[in-house]
Amino acid sequence: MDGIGKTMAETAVSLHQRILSDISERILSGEWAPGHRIPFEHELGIQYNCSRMTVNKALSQLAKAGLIERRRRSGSFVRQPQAQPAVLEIHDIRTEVEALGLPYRYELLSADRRRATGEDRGLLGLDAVAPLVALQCRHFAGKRPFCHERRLINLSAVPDAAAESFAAAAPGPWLLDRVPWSAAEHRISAIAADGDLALALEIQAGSPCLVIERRTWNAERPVTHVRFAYPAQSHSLVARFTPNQG
Amino acid sequence: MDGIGKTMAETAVSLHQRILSDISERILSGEWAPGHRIPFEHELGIQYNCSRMTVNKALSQLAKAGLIERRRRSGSFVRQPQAQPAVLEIHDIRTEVEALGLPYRYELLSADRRRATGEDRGLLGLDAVAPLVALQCRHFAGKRPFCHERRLINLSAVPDAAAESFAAAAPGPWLLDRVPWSAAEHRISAIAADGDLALALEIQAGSPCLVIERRTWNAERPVTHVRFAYPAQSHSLVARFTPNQG
DNA sequence: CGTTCTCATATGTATATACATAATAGCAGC
DNA sequence: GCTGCTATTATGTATATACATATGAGAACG
Repeated sequence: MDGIGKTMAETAVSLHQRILSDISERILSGEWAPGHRIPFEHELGIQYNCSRMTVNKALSQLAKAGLIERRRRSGSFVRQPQAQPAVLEIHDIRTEVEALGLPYRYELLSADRRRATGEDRGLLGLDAVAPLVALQCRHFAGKRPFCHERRLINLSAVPDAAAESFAAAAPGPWLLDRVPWSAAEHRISAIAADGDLALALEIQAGSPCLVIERRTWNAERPVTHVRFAYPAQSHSLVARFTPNQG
Repeated sequence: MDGIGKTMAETAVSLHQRILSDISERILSGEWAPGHRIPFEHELGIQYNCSRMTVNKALSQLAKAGLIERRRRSGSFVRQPQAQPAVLEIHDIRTEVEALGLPYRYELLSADRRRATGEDRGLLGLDAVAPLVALQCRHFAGKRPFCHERRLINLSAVPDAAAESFAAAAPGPWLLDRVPWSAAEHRISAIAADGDLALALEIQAGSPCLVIERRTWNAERPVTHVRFAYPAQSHSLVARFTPNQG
Protein backbone atom coordinates (compact mmCIF):
# COMPACT_ATOMS: atom_id res chain seq x y z
CA MET A 1 0.00 0.00 0.00
CA ASP A 2 1.46 3.29 -1.04
CA GLY A 3 -0.43 5.40 1.44
CA ILE A 4 -3.41 7.66 1.54
CA GLY A 5 -4.73 9.27 -1.56
CA LYS A 6 -5.08 6.33 -3.90
CA THR A 7 -7.67 7.18 -6.49
CA MET A 8 -10.81 5.09 -6.39
CA ALA A 9 -11.70 5.55 -10.04
CA GLU A 10 -9.28 2.82 -11.10
CA THR A 11 -11.71 0.18 -9.91
CA ALA A 12 -15.27 0.28 -11.18
CA VAL A 13 -16.72 -1.37 -8.07
CA SER A 14 -15.51 -0.78 -4.56
CA LEU A 15 -12.69 -2.85 -3.18
CA HIS A 16 -14.91 -3.90 -0.32
CA GLN A 17 -17.41 -5.27 -2.82
CA ARG A 18 -14.73 -7.03 -4.83
CA ILE A 19 -13.26 -8.82 -1.83
CA LEU A 20 -16.73 -9.79 -0.71
CA SER A 21 -17.78 -11.31 -4.01
CA ASP A 22 -14.39 -12.92 -4.68
CA ILE A 23 -14.48 -14.78 -1.42
CA SER A 24 -18.10 -15.79 -1.57
CA GLU A 25 -17.56 -17.06 -5.09
CA ARG A 26 -14.72 -19.26 -3.93
CA ILE A 27 -16.90 -20.61 -1.17
CA LEU A 28 -19.92 -21.08 -3.40
CA SER A 29 -17.89 -22.82 -6.07
CA GLY A 30 -16.58 -25.26 -3.51
CA GLU A 31 -12.97 -24.20 -4.06
CA TRP A 32 -12.90 -23.42 -0.36
CA ALA A 33 -14.80 -26.26 1.26
CA PRO A 34 -16.49 -26.08 4.66
CA GLY A 35 -13.90 -26.12 7.38
CA HIS A 36 -11.25 -24.53 5.17
CA ARG A 37 -9.31 -21.72 6.76
CA ILE A 38 -9.40 -18.66 4.58
CA PRO A 39 -6.33 -16.42 4.48
CA PHE A 40 -5.76 -14.13 7.45
CA GLU A 41 -6.91 -10.56 7.24
CA HIS A 42 -3.39 -9.25 6.80
CA GLU A 43 -2.67 -11.80 4.05
CA LEU A 44 -5.76 -10.76 2.14
CA GLY A 45 -4.69 -7.19 2.70
CA ILE A 46 -1.45 -7.95 0.84
CA GLN A 47 -3.24 -9.92 -1.89
CA TYR A 48 -5.73 -7.14 -2.58
CA ASN A 49 -3.21 -4.44 -1.90
CA CYS A 50 -5.36 -2.80 0.72
CA SER A 51 -5.48 -2.27 4.44
CA ARG A 52 -6.62 -4.76 7.04
CA MET A 53 -9.63 -2.58 7.90
CA THR A 54 -11.07 -2.99 4.43
CA VAL A 55 -10.64 -6.75 4.57
CA ASN A 56 -12.05 -6.79 8.07
CA LYS A 57 -15.25 -5.08 6.98
CA ALA A 58 -15.78 -7.53 4.15
CA LEU A 59 -15.10 -10.58 6.31
CA SER A 60 -17.35 -9.30 9.08
CA GLN A 61 -20.12 -9.04 6.56
CA LEU A 62 -19.54 -12.57 5.31
CA ALA A 63 -19.64 -13.75 8.91
CA LYS A 64 -22.96 -12.01 9.46
CA ALA A 65 -24.33 -13.60 6.30
CA GLY A 66 -23.37 -16.97 7.79
CA LEU A 67 -20.85 -18.03 5.15
CA ILE A 68 -17.83 -17.99 7.41
CA GLU A 69 -17.10 -18.28 11.07
CA ARG A 70 -14.44 -16.17 12.70
CA ARG A 71 -12.33 -17.36 15.59
CA ARG A 72 -9.91 -15.16 17.42
CA ARG A 73 -6.33 -16.21 17.30
CA SER A 74 -7.22 -19.00 14.84
CA GLY A 75 -8.55 -17.27 11.78
CA SER A 76 -11.70 -17.41 9.67
CA PHE A 77 -13.24 -20.67 8.48
CA VAL A 78 -15.83 -21.64 5.89
CA ARG A 79 -18.92 -22.75 7.76
CA GLN A 80 -20.79 -25.96 7.32
CA PRO A 81 -24.02 -25.06 5.55
CA GLN A 82 -26.86 -25.85 7.89
CA ALA A 83 -30.13 -24.03 7.81
CA GLN A 84 -30.66 -22.02 4.68
CA PRO A 85 -31.60 -18.60 5.89
CA ALA A 86 -33.77 -16.92 3.30
CA VAL A 87 -35.27 -13.50 3.29
CA LEU A 88 -38.97 -13.42 2.76
CA GLU A 89 -40.57 -10.14 1.83
CA ILE A 90 -44.11 -9.75 3.01
CA HIS A 91 -45.79 -6.86 1.29
CA ASP A 92 -48.91 -4.89 1.80
CA ILE A 93 -51.89 -6.53 0.09
CA ARG A 94 -52.92 -3.45 -1.86
CA THR A 95 -49.38 -3.21 -3.26
CA GLU A 96 -49.43 -6.87 -4.22
CA VAL A 97 -52.73 -6.58 -6.01
CA GLU A 98 -51.71 -3.44 -7.83
CA ALA A 99 -48.44 -5.09 -8.82
CA LEU A 100 -50.60 -7.59 -10.70
CA GLY A 101 -52.16 -4.69 -12.59
CA LEU A 102 -55.59 -5.30 -11.06
CA PRO A 103 -57.86 -2.82 -9.30
CA TYR A 104 -57.85 -3.23 -5.54
CA ARG A 105 -60.93 -3.14 -3.36
CA TYR A 106 -61.39 -3.61 0.36
CA GLU A 107 -64.50 -4.83 2.13
CA LEU A 108 -65.27 -5.16 5.81
CA LEU A 109 -67.24 -8.29 6.67
CA SER A 110 -67.60 -7.94 10.43
CA ALA A 111 -66.25 -5.94 13.32
CA ASP A 112 -66.68 -6.96 16.90
CA ARG A 113 -65.49 -5.60 20.21
CA ARG A 114 -65.06 -8.04 23.08
CA ARG A 115 -62.95 -9.13 26.01
CA ALA A 116 -60.29 -11.62 24.97
CA THR A 117 -61.41 -15.25 25.05
CA GLY A 118 -58.97 -18.03 25.79
CA GLU A 119 -58.44 -18.59 22.09
CA ASP A 120 -57.86 -14.89 21.45
CA ARG A 121 -55.25 -14.79 24.16
CA GLY A 122 -53.47 -17.74 22.65
CA LEU A 123 -53.38 -16.12 19.24
CA LEU A 124 -52.27 -12.72 20.48
CA GLY A 125 -49.92 -13.99 23.15
CA LEU A 126 -51.68 -12.13 25.95
CA ASP A 127 -51.17 -13.22 29.53
CA ALA A 128 -54.22 -11.43 30.92
CA VAL A 129 -57.76 -10.74 29.81
CA ALA A 130 -57.93 -7.51 27.82
CA PRO A 131 -60.36 -5.73 25.53
CA LEU A 132 -59.84 -6.21 21.82
CA VAL A 133 -61.36 -5.69 18.40
CA ALA A 134 -62.00 -8.67 16.14
CA LEU A 135 -62.33 -8.02 12.43
CA GLN A 136 -63.04 -10.01 9.33
CA CYS A 137 -62.53 -8.53 5.90
CA ARG A 138 -61.79 -9.27 2.28
CA HIS A 139 -59.36 -7.90 -0.25
CA PHE A 140 -60.34 -8.05 -3.91
CA ALA A 141 -58.20 -8.16 -7.02
CA GLY A 142 -60.55 -7.02 -9.73
CA LYS A 143 -63.79 -8.92 -9.16
CA ARG A 144 -62.30 -11.93 -7.42
CA PRO A 145 -61.67 -12.19 -3.70
CA PHE A 146 -57.89 -12.22 -3.40
CA CYS A 147 -57.47 -12.68 0.31
CA HIS A 148 -59.50 -13.13 3.47
CA GLU A 149 -58.25 -11.42 6.61
CA ARG A 150 -59.18 -12.26 10.18
CA ARG A 151 -57.64 -9.94 12.72
CA LEU A 152 -57.48 -9.26 16.43
CA ILE A 153 -56.27 -5.90 17.72
CA ASN A 154 -55.23 -5.50 21.33
CA LEU A 155 -56.99 -2.35 22.55
CA SER A 156 -54.72 -1.87 25.52
CA ALA A 157 -51.85 -1.49 23.07
CA VAL A 158 -53.77 0.51 20.46
CA PRO A 159 -56.65 2.33 22.23
CA ASP A 160 -57.41 4.41 19.13
CA ALA A 161 -58.65 1.30 17.35
CA ALA A 162 -61.80 1.32 19.51
CA ALA A 163 -63.05 4.47 17.79
CA GLU A 164 -62.24 3.30 14.29
CA SER A 165 -64.85 1.54 12.16
CA PHE A 166 -62.48 0.03 9.54
CA ALA A 167 -65.33 0.25 7.07
CA ALA A 168 -63.40 2.17 4.48
CA ALA A 169 -59.74 1.40 5.05
CA ALA A 170 -58.01 -1.89 5.80
CA PRO A 171 -56.70 -2.31 9.33
CA GLY A 172 -53.20 -3.29 8.20
CA PRO A 173 -52.09 0.07 6.79
CA TRP A 174 -54.07 1.87 9.52
CA LEU A 175 -52.03 0.07 12.17
CA LEU A 176 -48.76 0.61 10.32
CA ASP A 177 -49.39 4.35 10.51
CA ARG A 178 -49.84 4.25 14.25
CA VAL A 179 -47.47 1.45 15.27
CA PRO A 180 -44.97 2.19 12.56
CA TRP A 181 -42.49 -0.60 13.00
CA SER A 182 -42.44 -3.63 15.17
CA ALA A 183 -41.11 -7.08 15.69
CA ALA A 184 -43.17 -9.72 14.00
CA GLU A 185 -43.45 -13.46 13.74
CA HIS A 186 -44.89 -15.11 10.68
CA ARG A 187 -46.27 -18.60 10.36
CA ILE A 188 -46.96 -19.99 6.94
CA SER A 189 -49.13 -23.03 6.40
CA ALA A 190 -51.74 -24.61 4.17
CA ILE A 191 -55.32 -25.36 5.16
CA ALA A 192 -58.49 -26.65 3.58
CA ALA A 193 -61.10 -23.91 3.36
CA ASP A 194 -63.96 -24.43 5.80
CA GLY A 195 -67.50 -23.33 4.92
CA ASP A 196 -67.15 -19.69 5.98
CA LEU A 197 -63.78 -19.18 4.38
CA ALA A 198 -64.88 -20.87 1.16
CA LEU A 199 -67.89 -18.57 1.05
CA ALA A 200 -65.76 -15.49 1.63
CA LEU A 201 -63.19 -16.45 -1.01
CA GLU A 202 -65.81 -17.78 -3.42
CA ILE A 203 -64.10 -21.12 -3.73
CA GLN A 204 -65.20 -24.68 -3.04
CA ALA A 205 -65.23 -25.84 0.55
CA GLY A 206 -62.23 -28.06 1.20
CA SER A 207 -60.01 -26.50 -1.46
CA PRO A 208 -56.52 -25.55 -0.38
CA CYS A 209 -55.54 -22.11 0.88
CA LEU A 210 -52.17 -20.63 1.69
CA VAL A 211 -52.27 -19.10 5.15
CA ILE A 212 -49.97 -16.46 6.59
CA GLU A 213 -50.38 -15.64 10.23
CA ARG A 214 -48.61 -12.67 11.70
CA ARG A 215 -48.19 -11.71 15.31
CA THR A 216 -46.88 -8.24 15.94
CA TRP A 217 -45.32 -6.71 19.02
CA ASN A 218 -44.39 -3.20 19.92
CA ALA A 219 -41.90 -2.95 22.73
CA GLU A 220 -42.78 -6.38 24.19
CA ARG A 221 -46.53 -5.75 24.00
CA PRO A 222 -48.75 -7.80 21.68
CA VAL A 223 -50.40 -5.49 19.18
CA THR A 224 -52.24 -7.63 16.69
CA HIS A 225 -52.70 -11.11 15.33
CA VAL A 226 -53.81 -11.53 11.77
CA ARG A 227 -54.52 -14.51 9.55
CA PHE A 228 -54.46 -13.99 5.82
CA ALA A 229 -55.92 -16.79 3.73
CA TYR A 230 -55.30 -16.88 -0.01
CA PRO A 231 -56.84 -19.28 -2.51
CA ALA A 232 -53.99 -21.60 -3.44
CA GLN A 233 -53.89 -20.65 -7.13
CA SER A 234 -53.67 -16.95 -6.52
CA HIS A 235 -50.62 -16.70 -4.38
CA SER A 236 -47.17 -17.89 -3.53
CA LEU A 237 -44.30 -16.49 -1.53
CA VAL A 238 -40.77 -16.09 -2.73
CA ALA A 239 -37.72 -16.07 -0.50
CA ARG A 240 -34.14 -15.58 -1.57
CA PHE A 241 -30.77 -16.36 -0.13
CA THR A 242 -27.88 -14.47 -1.64
CA PRO A 243 -24.75 -14.32 0.44
CA ASN A 244 -23.22 -11.19 -1.07
CA GLN A 245 -26.10 -8.79 -1.21
CA GLY A 246 -23.79 -5.84 -0.60
CA MET B 1 -13.44 13.06 21.73
CA ASP B 2 -10.26 12.92 23.67
CA GLY B 3 -8.30 10.97 21.09
CA ILE B 4 -7.04 7.48 20.60
CA GLY B 5 -6.75 5.14 23.50
CA LYS B 6 -10.16 5.44 25.09
CA THR B 7 -10.83 2.27 27.02
CA MET B 8 -13.66 0.15 25.74
CA ALA B 9 -14.45 -1.47 29.06
CA GLU B 10 -16.50 1.52 30.17
CA THR B 11 -19.38 0.41 27.95
CA ALA B 12 -20.67 -3.13 28.26
CA VAL B 13 -21.83 -3.31 24.63
CA SER B 14 -20.02 -1.76 21.74
CA LEU B 15 -20.75 1.80 20.77
CA HIS B 16 -21.65 0.63 17.29
CA GLN B 17 -24.30 -1.65 18.79
CA ARG B 18 -25.62 1.07 21.06
CA ILE B 19 -26.07 3.58 18.25
CA LEU B 20 -27.72 0.93 16.16
CA SER B 21 -30.27 -0.09 18.75
CA ASP B 22 -30.91 3.47 19.95
CA ILE B 23 -31.81 4.62 16.50
CA SER B 24 -33.87 1.61 15.53
CA GLU B 25 -35.76 1.92 18.80
CA ARG B 26 -36.66 5.49 18.01
CA ILE B 27 -37.87 4.46 14.60
CA LEU B 28 -39.76 1.44 15.90
CA SER B 29 -41.44 3.42 18.63
CA GLY B 30 -42.63 5.95 16.09
CA GLU B 31 -40.71 8.81 17.70
CA TRP B 32 -39.02 9.28 14.36
CA ALA B 33 -41.78 8.84 11.81
CA PRO B 34 -41.23 7.81 8.19
CA GLY B 35 -39.77 10.70 6.24
CA HIS B 36 -38.08 12.18 9.30
CA ARG B 37 -34.50 13.28 8.76
CA ILE B 38 -32.28 11.73 11.38
CA PRO B 39 -29.33 13.75 12.67
CA PHE B 40 -26.30 14.01 10.40
CA GLU B 41 -23.41 11.67 10.96
CA HIS B 42 -21.28 14.38 12.51
CA GLU B 43 -24.11 15.44 14.84
CA LEU B 44 -24.57 11.88 16.06
CA GLY B 45 -20.82 11.72 16.45
CA ILE B 46 -21.03 14.63 18.90
CA GLN B 47 -24.09 13.16 20.69
CA TYR B 48 -22.46 9.80 21.20
CA ASN B 49 -19.05 11.27 21.70
CA CYS B 50 -17.50 9.22 18.96
CA SER B 51 -16.07 9.59 15.49
CA ARG B 52 -18.03 9.89 12.27
CA MET B 53 -16.70 6.51 11.10
CA THR B 54 -18.40 4.71 13.93
CA VAL B 55 -21.70 6.45 13.24
CA ASN B 56 -21.26 5.79 9.54
CA LYS B 57 -20.92 2.05 10.08
CA ALA B 58 -24.06 1.92 12.20
CA LEU B 59 -26.10 4.00 9.77
CA SER B 60 -24.88 1.98 6.79
CA GLN B 61 -26.12 -1.11 8.54
CA LEU B 62 -29.51 0.43 9.23
CA ALA B 63 -29.72 1.40 5.59
CA LYS B 64 -28.95 -2.16 4.53
CA ALA B 65 -31.62 -3.44 6.92
CA GLY B 66 -34.06 -1.11 5.16
CA LEU B 67 -34.96 1.09 8.11
CA ILE B 68 -33.46 4.25 6.72
CA GLU B 69 -32.56 5.70 3.36
CA ARG B 70 -29.39 7.70 2.85
CA ARG B 71 -29.10 10.57 0.42
CA ARG B 72 -25.85 12.37 -0.28
CA ARG B 73 -25.80 16.00 0.56
CA SER B 74 -29.27 15.71 2.16
CA GLY B 75 -28.87 13.31 5.03
CA SER B 76 -30.52 10.09 6.20
CA PHE B 77 -34.27 9.61 6.35
CA VAL B 78 -36.59 7.11 8.00
CA ARG B 79 -38.06 4.94 5.29
CA GLN B 80 -41.71 4.28 4.71
CA PRO B 81 -42.33 0.75 5.95
CA GLN B 82 -43.14 -1.30 2.90
CA ALA B 83 -42.15 -4.89 2.72
CA GLN B 84 -41.63 -6.68 5.99
CA PRO B 85 -38.44 -8.61 5.46
CA ALA B 86 -38.51 -11.76 7.52
CA VAL B 87 -35.89 -14.41 7.86
CA LEU B 88 -37.02 -17.90 7.12
CA GLU B 89 -34.85 -20.80 8.13
CA ILE B 90 -35.24 -23.84 5.98
CA HIS B 91 -33.72 -26.87 7.62
CA ASP B 92 -32.83 -30.35 6.58
CA ILE B 93 -35.81 -32.71 6.74
CA ARG B 94 -34.10 -35.30 8.89
CA THR B 95 -33.33 -32.59 11.44
CA GLU B 96 -36.91 -31.41 11.37
CA VAL B 97 -38.30 -34.88 11.93
CA GLU B 98 -35.87 -35.65 14.71
CA ALA B 99 -36.69 -32.33 16.34
CA LEU B 100 -40.22 -33.72 16.67
CA GLY B 101 -38.81 -36.70 18.55
CA LEU B 102 -39.84 -39.13 15.82
CA PRO B 103 -37.70 -41.70 14.04
CA TYR B 104 -36.71 -40.64 10.53
CA ARG B 105 -36.78 -42.90 7.52
CA TYR B 106 -36.00 -42.24 3.88
CA GLU B 107 -37.38 -44.09 0.89
CA LEU B 108 -36.60 -43.77 -2.79
CA LEU B 109 -39.66 -44.07 -5.03
CA SER B 110 -38.10 -43.62 -8.45
CA ALA B 111 -34.90 -42.54 -10.11
CA ASP B 112 -34.65 -41.67 -13.74
CA ARG B 113 -31.91 -40.35 -15.99
CA ARG B 114 -32.90 -38.30 -19.02
CA ARG B 115 -32.18 -35.30 -21.18
CA ALA B 116 -33.96 -32.21 -19.93
CA THR B 117 -37.47 -31.76 -21.28
CA GLY B 118 -38.94 -28.31 -21.79
CA GLU B 119 -40.63 -28.50 -18.40
CA ASP B 120 -37.40 -29.61 -16.71
CA ARG B 121 -35.56 -26.68 -18.21
CA GLY B 122 -38.21 -24.31 -16.96
CA LEU B 123 -37.95 -25.67 -13.44
CA LEU B 124 -34.16 -25.73 -13.34
CA GLY B 125 -33.64 -22.50 -15.22
CA LEU B 126 -31.49 -24.13 -17.92
CA ASP B 127 -31.02 -22.38 -21.24
CA ALA B 128 -29.84 -25.47 -23.12
CA VAL B 129 -30.67 -29.16 -23.19
CA ALA B 130 -28.59 -31.06 -20.66
CA PRO B 131 -28.58 -34.47 -19.00
CA LEU B 132 -30.19 -34.71 -15.60
CA VAL B 133 -31.39 -37.09 -12.91
CA ALA B 134 -35.03 -37.00 -11.82
CA LEU B 135 -35.88 -38.45 -8.42
CA GLN B 136 -38.97 -39.02 -6.35
CA CYS B 137 -38.71 -39.98 -2.72
CA ARG B 138 -40.45 -39.89 0.62
CA HIS B 139 -39.41 -38.89 4.10
CA PHE B 140 -41.14 -40.57 7.02
CA ALA B 141 -41.72 -39.38 10.55
CA GLY B 142 -42.38 -42.54 12.45
CA LYS B 143 -44.84 -44.54 10.35
CA ARG B 144 -46.42 -41.61 8.56
CA PRO B 145 -45.12 -40.06 5.37
CA PHE B 146 -43.91 -36.64 6.41
CA CYS B 147 -42.87 -35.20 3.09
CA HIS B 148 -42.75 -36.07 -0.58
CA GLU B 149 -39.76 -34.89 -2.58
CA ARG B 150 -39.50 -34.51 -6.34
CA ARG B 151 -36.08 -33.45 -7.53
CA LEU B 152 -34.11 -32.69 -10.66
CA ILE B 153 -30.32 -32.64 -10.57
CA ASN B 154 -28.35 -31.02 -13.36
CA LEU B 155 -25.65 -33.53 -14.29
CA SER B 156 -23.48 -31.01 -16.07
CA ALA B 157 -23.18 -29.17 -12.75
CA VAL B 158 -22.90 -32.31 -10.59
CA PRO B 159 -21.52 -35.16 -12.74
CA ASP B 160 -21.02 -37.40 -9.70
CA ALA B 161 -24.79 -37.69 -9.30
CA ALA B 162 -24.92 -39.99 -12.34
CA ALA B 163 -23.14 -42.75 -10.45
CA GLU B 164 -25.19 -42.40 -7.31
CA SER B 165 -28.28 -44.52 -6.73
CA PHE B 166 -29.84 -42.46 -3.90
CA ALA B 167 -31.39 -45.68 -2.62
CA ALA B 168 -30.01 -45.33 0.88
CA ALA B 169 -29.39 -41.64 1.44
CA ALA B 170 -31.53 -38.64 0.58
CA PRO B 171 -30.27 -36.46 -2.26
CA GLY B 172 -30.48 -33.23 -0.26
CA PRO B 173 -27.69 -33.91 2.23
CA TRP B 174 -25.70 -35.73 -0.49
CA LEU B 175 -25.75 -32.59 -2.61
CA LEU B 176 -24.94 -30.34 0.33
CA ASP B 177 -21.73 -32.31 0.84
CA ARG B 178 -20.63 -31.81 -2.73
CA VAL B 179 -21.98 -28.38 -3.53
CA PRO B 180 -21.18 -26.89 -0.19
CA TRP B 181 -22.76 -23.49 -0.47
CA SER B 182 -25.07 -22.00 -2.96
CA ALA B 183 -27.55 -19.31 -3.70
CA ALA B 184 -31.14 -20.43 -3.56
CA GLU B 185 -34.62 -19.23 -4.33
CA HIS B 186 -37.60 -20.59 -2.46
CA ARG B 187 -41.21 -20.51 -3.51
CA ILE B 188 -43.86 -21.39 -1.00
CA SER B 189 -47.37 -22.23 -2.00
CA ALA B 190 -50.35 -24.46 -1.29
CA ILE B 191 -51.75 -27.10 -3.62
CA ALA B 192 -54.38 -29.78 -3.61
CA ALA B 193 -52.82 -33.24 -3.68
CA ASP B 194 -53.27 -34.99 -7.01
CA GLY B 195 -53.65 -38.76 -7.19
CA ASP B 196 -49.95 -39.64 -7.15
CA LEU B 197 -49.07 -37.24 -4.40
CA ALA B 198 -52.04 -38.32 -2.29
CA LEU B 199 -50.93 -41.92 -2.67
CA ALA B 200 -47.36 -41.12 -1.70
CA LEU B 201 -48.38 -39.09 1.35
CA GLU B 202 -51.22 -41.45 2.26
CA ILE B 203 -53.78 -38.70 2.35
CA GLN B 204 -57.02 -38.10 0.47
CA ALA B 205 -56.76 -36.81 -3.07
CA GLY B 206 -57.60 -33.11 -3.13
CA SER B 207 -56.50 -32.40 0.42
CA PRO B 208 -54.24 -29.42 0.92
CA CYS B 209 -50.45 -29.60 0.97
CA LEU B 210 -47.84 -27.02 1.78
CA VAL B 211 -45.29 -26.88 -1.01
CA ILE B 212 -41.75 -25.54 -0.88
CA GLU B 213 -39.86 -25.36 -4.12
CA ARG B 214 -36.19 -24.60 -4.11
CA ARG B 215 -33.95 -23.72 -7.02
CA THR B 216 -30.26 -23.80 -6.30
CA TRP B 217 -27.38 -22.25 -8.17
CA ASN B 218 -23.68 -22.63 -7.84
CA ALA B 219 -21.65 -19.90 -9.46
CA GLU B 220 -24.44 -18.94 -11.89
CA ARG B 221 -25.07 -22.57 -12.86
CA PRO B 222 -28.37 -24.28 -11.99
CA VAL B 223 -27.70 -27.25 -9.74
CA THR B 224 -31.02 -28.63 -8.64
CA HIS B 225 -34.72 -27.99 -8.43
CA VAL B 226 -36.69 -29.66 -5.69
CA ARG B 227 -40.34 -29.64 -4.68
CA PHE B 228 -41.17 -30.68 -1.13
CA ALA B 229 -44.84 -31.36 -0.46
CA TYR B 230 -46.06 -31.66 3.13
CA PRO B 231 -49.52 -32.70 4.24
CA ALA B 232 -51.06 -29.47 5.53
CA GLN B 233 -51.51 -30.64 9.12
CA SER B 234 -47.95 -31.78 9.55
CA HIS B 235 -46.03 -28.67 8.75
CA SER B 236 -45.73 -24.93 8.92
CA LEU B 237 -42.92 -22.46 8.44
CA VAL B 238 -41.94 -19.76 10.85
CA ALA B 239 -40.23 -16.53 9.90
CA ARG B 240 -39.13 -13.72 12.17
CA PHE B 241 -38.54 -10.06 11.66
CA THR B 242 -36.30 -8.27 14.09
CA PRO B 243 -34.84 -5.07 12.78
CA ASN B 244 -31.65 -4.78 14.80
CA GLN B 245 -30.19 -8.22 14.64
CA GLY B 246 -26.67 -6.89 15.03
C1' DC C 1 -37.42 33.89 -16.29
C1' DG C 2 -35.12 29.91 -17.05
C1' DT C 3 -30.65 27.70 -17.72
C1' DT C 4 -26.11 26.67 -16.47
C1' DC C 5 -22.16 26.89 -13.50
C1' DT C 6 -19.99 26.84 -9.23
C1' DC C 7 -19.62 25.83 -4.53
C1' DA C 8 -20.77 23.84 -0.25
C1' DT C 9 -22.04 19.78 2.04
C1' DA C 10 -23.19 14.96 3.56
C1' DT C 11 -22.33 10.68 2.56
C1' DG C 12 -19.05 6.81 0.58
C1' DT C 13 -14.79 4.51 0.75
C1' DA C 14 -10.31 3.86 1.93
C1' DT C 15 -6.06 4.54 4.85
C1' DA C 16 -2.91 4.05 9.05
C1' DT C 17 -3.02 3.57 13.78
C1' DA C 18 -4.07 2.10 18.58
C1' DC C 19 -5.49 -0.72 21.93
C1' DA C 20 -8.82 -4.58 23.71
C1' DT C 21 -9.85 -9.31 23.85
C1' DA C 22 -10.06 -14.17 23.28
C1' DA C 23 -7.78 -18.26 22.52
C1' DT C 24 -3.92 -21.04 21.73
C1' DA C 25 0.76 -22.74 22.25
C1' DG C 26 4.46 -23.47 24.95
C1' DC C 27 6.87 -23.51 29.09
C1' DA C 28 7.63 -23.80 34.21
C1' DG C 29 6.80 -25.99 38.41
C1' DC C 30 4.82 -29.37 41.17
C1' DG D 1 1.26 -35.82 33.59
C1' DC D 2 -1.33 -32.03 35.04
C1' DT D 3 -1.85 -27.19 36.29
C1' DG D 4 -1.35 -22.56 35.69
C1' DC D 5 1.30 -18.66 33.86
C1' DT D 6 2.92 -16.01 29.96
C1' DA D 7 3.61 -14.69 25.35
C1' DT D 8 1.84 -14.61 20.90
C1' DT D 9 -1.48 -13.98 17.59
C1' DA D 10 -5.78 -12.90 14.93
C1' DT D 11 -9.70 -10.74 15.33
C1' DG D 12 -12.82 -6.73 17.31
C1' DT D 13 -13.60 -1.98 17.82
C1' DA D 14 -12.51 2.54 17.79
C1' DT D 15 -9.85 6.73 16.25
C1' DA D 16 -8.30 10.61 12.97
C1' DT D 17 -7.55 11.50 8.35
C1' DA D 18 -7.96 11.93 3.26
C1' DC D 19 -10.14 12.23 -0.79
C1' DA D 20 -14.23 10.84 -4.06
C1' DT D 21 -18.80 11.68 -5.40
C1' DA D 22 -23.46 13.02 -5.76
C1' DT D 23 -26.54 16.65 -5.19
C1' DG D 24 -28.95 20.72 -3.57
C1' DA D 25 -28.71 25.74 -3.30
C1' DG D 26 -27.70 29.84 -4.99
C1' DA D 27 -25.08 32.88 -8.12
C1' DA D 28 -24.15 34.19 -12.80
C1' DC D 29 -25.67 34.67 -17.19
C1' DG D 30 -28.27 34.66 -21.45
